[in-house]
Amino acid sequence: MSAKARRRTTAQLDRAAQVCAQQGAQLTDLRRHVFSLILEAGAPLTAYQLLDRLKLTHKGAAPPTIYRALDFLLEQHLIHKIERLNAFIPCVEAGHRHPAQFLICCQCGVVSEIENRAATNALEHAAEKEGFRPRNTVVEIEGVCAACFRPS
Amino acid sequence: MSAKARRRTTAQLDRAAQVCAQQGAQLTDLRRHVFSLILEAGAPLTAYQLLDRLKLTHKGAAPPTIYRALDFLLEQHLIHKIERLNAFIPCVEAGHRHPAQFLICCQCGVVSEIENRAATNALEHAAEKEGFRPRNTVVEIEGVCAACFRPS
DNA sequence: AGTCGATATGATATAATATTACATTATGGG
DNA sequence: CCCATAATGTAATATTATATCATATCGACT
Repeated sequence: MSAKARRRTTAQLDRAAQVCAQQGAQLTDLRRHVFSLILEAGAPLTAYQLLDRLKLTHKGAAPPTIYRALDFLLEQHLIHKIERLNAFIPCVEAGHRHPAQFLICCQCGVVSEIENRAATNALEHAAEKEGFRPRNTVVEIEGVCAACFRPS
Repeated sequence: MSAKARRRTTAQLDRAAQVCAQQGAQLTDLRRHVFSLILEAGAPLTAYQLLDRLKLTHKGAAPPTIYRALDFLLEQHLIHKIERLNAFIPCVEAGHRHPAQFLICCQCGVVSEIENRAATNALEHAAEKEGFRPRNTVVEIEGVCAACFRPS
């Protein structure tokens, strides 16, 4: 990990701590550590992959350790769960709820988050047309990303 | 189950058998049975719920029994998997691939399938804008359905 | 400082979901 | 009939997630 990347991660962690504090929640060392693992991964990690990494420095970590941290981070809108992969990625716009869509590249495994207004509206209207009140919408588009499709 | 509903189910099973035959696949008794369980459920069923029901008449059924049947039915586009629920529902338009969106009512548990052209297009364009080639798109909207929101 | 309540973590067990691997049985084409 | 293929049987195990109860940490209040 480059020095630059580490500075970025630190900045994100600090920002996350602020966001939590505003909600009356605290980003403890443990939660901060789990969040940093997710930030540094560059690709989605499953709960047990995170657990393995956490164990390296945090002897005695067990499944509830990681699932509790993940629940917290999800509640604080610091991470997202990708349902198709049972895996977790950082939220690009940390700390507040926002509609998002995920692009999952089946070649390189990278998942990118987008926030497309037109798509969000279209889904909203589609639900409304059925008299349905949406609370939480999952959009996960599997395919091939630009980098993999036209390799440089 | 009413006689009317049973006739409907039978018709769907027969139609499914045709669809499979056209693909050079066969809807065996086992697969047909699993499909009928899904058709008759009225709500999404998980693999193990299906397994329990299958065991009633099919002694010796095991996890692979059900997962194989589910894989087959998914391939034939006879059912959908709802990722959020790890559960399965019949496809409303059996037998061919089509973009769909699912409305999951968190009050009554019913999942309904819609096929909204505008939403499909909007997602397509959102992906395209990123240079992303979509292969398979999951849209699952959780919320409250019309019936639950305004109970009659 | 002491203690109470709330929050967070530790530790063990187990539930729920899904797959691997290999054996056996049907089925249709030659 | 014989073979190849597809389908199913069977046992074991991997992966994902939760329940439960004990212990520790921390701030508010006295």
